[in-house]
Amino acid sequence: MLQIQAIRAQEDAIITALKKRQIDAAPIVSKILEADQLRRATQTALDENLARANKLAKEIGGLFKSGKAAEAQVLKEESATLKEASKTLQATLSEVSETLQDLLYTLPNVPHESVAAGKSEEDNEEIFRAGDIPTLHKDALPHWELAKKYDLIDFELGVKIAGAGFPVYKGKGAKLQRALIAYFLDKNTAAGYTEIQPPLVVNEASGYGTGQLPDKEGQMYYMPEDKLYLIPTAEVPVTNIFRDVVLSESDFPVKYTAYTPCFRREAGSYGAHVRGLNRLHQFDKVEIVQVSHPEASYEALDGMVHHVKEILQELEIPYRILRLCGGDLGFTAALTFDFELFSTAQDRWLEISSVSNFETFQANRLKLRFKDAAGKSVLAHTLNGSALALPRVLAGILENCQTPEGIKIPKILQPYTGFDMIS
RNA sequence: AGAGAGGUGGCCGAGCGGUCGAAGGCGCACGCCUGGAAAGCGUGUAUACACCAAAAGUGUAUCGAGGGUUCGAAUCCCUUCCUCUCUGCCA
Repeated sequence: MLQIQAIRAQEDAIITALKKRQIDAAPIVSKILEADQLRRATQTALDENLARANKLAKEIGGLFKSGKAAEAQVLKEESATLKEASKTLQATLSEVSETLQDLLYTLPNVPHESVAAGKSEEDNEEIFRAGDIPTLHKDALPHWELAKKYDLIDFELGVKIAGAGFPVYKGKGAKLQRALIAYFLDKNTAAGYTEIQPPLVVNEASGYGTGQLPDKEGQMYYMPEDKLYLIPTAEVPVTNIFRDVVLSESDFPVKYTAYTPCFRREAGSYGAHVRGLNRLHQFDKVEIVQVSHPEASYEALDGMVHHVKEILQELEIPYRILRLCGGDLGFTAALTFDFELFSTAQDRWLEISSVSNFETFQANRLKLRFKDAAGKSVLAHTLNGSALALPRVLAGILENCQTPEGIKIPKILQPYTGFDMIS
């Protein structure tokens, strides 16, 4: 959520920047400013009213004490009138505040200056590429065929137990998953991230805190009995650790990492491009989260990008980095770098990590602040990224490392798997 | 799930209809004292919003949350959430 003060002060700059997302924010912004105007006027009127009522109450008390009941009675009547007026003003204030809040929720984050205007993923800018795309033998298979051939993942069994999109990992497939998780966590903690095991469900307040609610309501699994949402990413519980928190400057940088399963309903996405591990309802992910001083957040973002690069280099996977254009940028992000690995057998790029700076957009909803040197409360910046999402990394390894003899496990993972070959 | 107790400032804890944004203590900050420290003494110590060009200042709200009674609520009533103790159930 953008800060109302910022919208007041930089109306034009914000509208201009949001054009990069292919949206015309001008009508919403003017509605916001209108609501803001009304809200402030109403509050001023209400405050004056209440101040008068408070004063009266004190006078009435004094009169009663000194036995002047008749005079008190007169003031009581005025007090009753004030009360009626206050009620009306209070109702207006609540209503306009809610309207304002709802309007603010509809406005996405302002893209960073480096973000290019653009309509869709077509317009994303590739800024880095590394690793050699292997030449596979002629009978090379996509990962879903390999998973079947070596009995690593059973998609049908998952359908029987839960439904489509809930695969069952078996044997070396399960072990490889566990190896990846352990390896990622070890890498992240070695880089200074503190490991967290958060709840896999969150309440409504947490959903709002990171921006999944209200706009992505239908994409999360919900348990109405207990009013809990299954997390779509560890970002939600981990970032919400900092909801309503005031840090001190010495706490920066805050660096957390968490492995969690992630649950996404992903309603409406079917077809060949979601085959196998490409898109699931439940998948594993190791997330990194940072809370940063506003002046250091882009440095922190670079650090996260560098960190993910290092992991991919160690895994010896061909990948590229994209800077998302305005049209493809997530609602809450100011700047996002997507990592994609090349799936040789599918001949396409697969997104495996998304590293973003949210600046104060999440912090504003979360009320995540810190005390600056002058003792003032200032919103912090939040960042997060995947390091990494499992299924597509697994798919990439299976496909890119396949040989006629079997699948060669990347060296870095062998201590974790305990085997160097799946055959 | 049932019975009981309770949720007050950074923390502990008093207040149980007006003078309470809230005693007292701890902590913290600054000052005095000291060769230096401790102790002692003194001063200060919440957040949000509004008014104001801004600072100063003023006003309003906040004693888990929401509603009600009252001229006036931390204090009374209702609803709800959470915590603790006991009982039950359970990995």
